[in-house]
Amino acid sequence: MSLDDVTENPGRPRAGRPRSEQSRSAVVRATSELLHEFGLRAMTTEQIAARSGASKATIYKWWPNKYGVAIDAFLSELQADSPDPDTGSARTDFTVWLRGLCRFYSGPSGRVFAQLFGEAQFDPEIATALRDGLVRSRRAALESIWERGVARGELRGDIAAGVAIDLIIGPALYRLMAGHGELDDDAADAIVDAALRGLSR
Amino acid sequence: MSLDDVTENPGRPRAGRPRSEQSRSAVVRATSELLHEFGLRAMTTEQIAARSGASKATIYKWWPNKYGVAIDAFLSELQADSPDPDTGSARTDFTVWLRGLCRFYSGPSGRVFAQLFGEAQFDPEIATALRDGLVRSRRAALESIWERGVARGELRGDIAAGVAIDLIIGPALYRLMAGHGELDDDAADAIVDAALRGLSR
Amino acid sequence: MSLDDVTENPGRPRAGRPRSEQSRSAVVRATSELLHEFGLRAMTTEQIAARSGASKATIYKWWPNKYGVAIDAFLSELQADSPDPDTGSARTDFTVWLRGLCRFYSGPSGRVFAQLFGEAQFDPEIATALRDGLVRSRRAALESIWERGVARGELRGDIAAGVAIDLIIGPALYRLMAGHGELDDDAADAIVDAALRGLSR
Amino acid sequence: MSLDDVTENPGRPRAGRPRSEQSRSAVVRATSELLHEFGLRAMTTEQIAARSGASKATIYKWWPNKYGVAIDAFLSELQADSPDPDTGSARTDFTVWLRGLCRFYSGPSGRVFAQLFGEAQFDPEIATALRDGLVRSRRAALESIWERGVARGELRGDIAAGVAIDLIIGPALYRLMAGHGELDDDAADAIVDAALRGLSR
DNA sequence: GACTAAACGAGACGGTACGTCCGGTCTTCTG
DNA sequence: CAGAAGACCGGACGTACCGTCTCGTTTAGTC
Repeated sequence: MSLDDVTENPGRPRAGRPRSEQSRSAVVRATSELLHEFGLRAMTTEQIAARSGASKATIYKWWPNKYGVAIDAFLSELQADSPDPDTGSARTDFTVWLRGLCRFYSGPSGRVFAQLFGEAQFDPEIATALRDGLVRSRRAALESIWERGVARGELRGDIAAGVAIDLIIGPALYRLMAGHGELDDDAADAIVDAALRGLSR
Repeated sequence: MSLDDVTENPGRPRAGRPRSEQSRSAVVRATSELLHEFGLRAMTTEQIAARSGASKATIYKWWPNKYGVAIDAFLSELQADSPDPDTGSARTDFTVWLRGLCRFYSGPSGRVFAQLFGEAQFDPEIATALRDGLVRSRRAALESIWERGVARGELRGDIAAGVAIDLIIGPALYRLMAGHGELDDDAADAIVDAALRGLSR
Repeated sequence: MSLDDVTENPGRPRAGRPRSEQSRSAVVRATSELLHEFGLRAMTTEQIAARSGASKATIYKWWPNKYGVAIDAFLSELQADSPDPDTGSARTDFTVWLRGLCRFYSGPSGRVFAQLFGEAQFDPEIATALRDGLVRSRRAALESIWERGVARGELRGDIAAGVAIDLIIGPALYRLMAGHGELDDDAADAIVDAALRGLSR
Repeated sequence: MSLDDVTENPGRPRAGRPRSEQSRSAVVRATSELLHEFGLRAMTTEQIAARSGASKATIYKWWPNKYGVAIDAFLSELQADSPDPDTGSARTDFTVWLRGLCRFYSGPSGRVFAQLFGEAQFDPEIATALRDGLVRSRRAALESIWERGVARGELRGDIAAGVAIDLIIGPALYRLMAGHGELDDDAADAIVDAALRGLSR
């Protein structure tokens, strides 16, 4: 969202008062809180302004709307995201990784994530921002696991990486969005096991 | 939503003017159109009222809000839903069924479905209605395929049905919601193939 | 309002079920109560129907709207209205009569009367009904007092009766509507005294 | 209504965008027009918004409802109201003043005034606003006439000023509200004549 | 004793205005 | 000149009441 806007040539500081870093971070922090307290939709721009001490005009100057702020806020929560557990075994890697995802989904941030994903169905910009900021990096992590596994001969080389990744993430996301099943460690293990061994006898 | 309210003992007509079937169906039909024309969020209750000829008061009498109407309208479009393709081969059954789902997802109703699913992330009532009206019946269809396949010895009996079903539907839903991959027949085939054979060598 | 509609030739009873007297009186009684409890505007037709046991359709069949019912209800409260106190002295007659009016105005019915009068400013039918059912009879009573006084030589024959009556009623009504002064016996006495003696030295 | 809120210390301008005078006056002007075109009740808040160019939210921010706006609009029409005709004769003063009132009552503003007075029977806030903004100033004008007349020995000092004023205004208001008599110059003259000379022989 | 005609209770309906809320833009003054 | 304060327009929301309607039921007089 406003991420790329910040990249300026550092040699030539623009005239006038520079953007207040304090204001920016206060907005992001307030939005994080509000996201967890009220949810994405119930949270209003006015609330963000009131809690952060920034004015609405400032918010709209740097972000397109509250969803833009929410994405920034949400992504900034996931600092050390998507660790790549290189254990030497693809099955273990997948299991560790998917357990992490399930814990994330079923934790407090899971609700917020699901709402962002839900909102993305209405707003292409949110969809793009989410894909760029979250989906891509996660798929990249899984792709590393996949390729190492293929290289080691543990996994089938004749299956497209994209499909394999969908087979791991898809079931978990489905459970998150539809809410028809659990999202605990056992669920992660069961999904990885079924995906690796396959459904056929 | 208001589906079950209609079930009454037909022998004893309740006092007062009965609910107008014409009004009800006009509302549902108008909502269907508006859903495809404008989308779930942009569509307004006033538009439904104007196009259907019903009054806002009548709409709010029978549905909690426009989302309630939208669910009724959307489900009424899927009359002969979830056919169960019993071909004798589990692989073929899965393939035929998932191809149908992908066509549905990538067709005009797919957008509406995604938006309803998105909205469900904010409103538990929509989530429940969607689970009851759509998710359950689809999973039931897949469960039939699964059990027949297990009985015939084609599929593994030691995998939980729920996980197996998630492995088929999850990847497709993931692509619909995240928009990172295709949803054509080839995609369906690839998913079924990977899920059945498994990722492990 | 619907008063005159009832006068029919009693010899020929019309076909069909006759109007229910119980329903009529229940509506009028309920309306009386609601007028005092909630006031003319806050009272709704639906409340009248609910409390009286009659249906809205029945009410609208016999009265044009709730204001029509209210007028009937209000007038039916004033059974023995406008007594003509013929004491032999015009001053005493006026005083007794105006004291009665002031008590009426400051009593519970005064509020209802003022609201009917207020509503009449928006609806000519209410204005006509009020003039016919209330204003005229009161002015007639005062006219009797006036004419007896003139005949006895107590009052000026060279002042139009209408103006004289306005001079007695007007100040009291003004106080009721504007609410700037008392409406007790002393007020009535002061008005009559000033009107009879005149403001000039 | 919102009249007194405007009085602020002018030396210290409050923070934020100041209230738009253009918006305020456009609302008041539009309301004036609508009052005369449609009347107090038929006029809607939405019409005011549409004609003035202001939004409903802005109107509701500064006035409690359309009646509040109507009072402001109506009072702003009567800028140089209630002249005090000091002719040297109390009878002439009263006559001139009451003729003015009758012309006002029977003119286009009379209808509006009557409706506001009617509405005041239902809403204490309107009643208060009307008393403060209109009734009081008019009574004050008449009180000046009265006191000058008493001082000159033309009028009786033993009659309370309030009663005397009611005797002049009351009959005219009565005719306006009940609509049973004329409100022209002759009517004004007759009322003043009867009030001054008294009804008694 | 059926038949007819009107009145009735119940309650759904279209219409219209209400007052509220939020989004996104603007205009002022302050640091 | 960035930013806080906050007023502004636009427009959807859900509610309330009005007066009309459509049912099935009840209560008379008529045949």
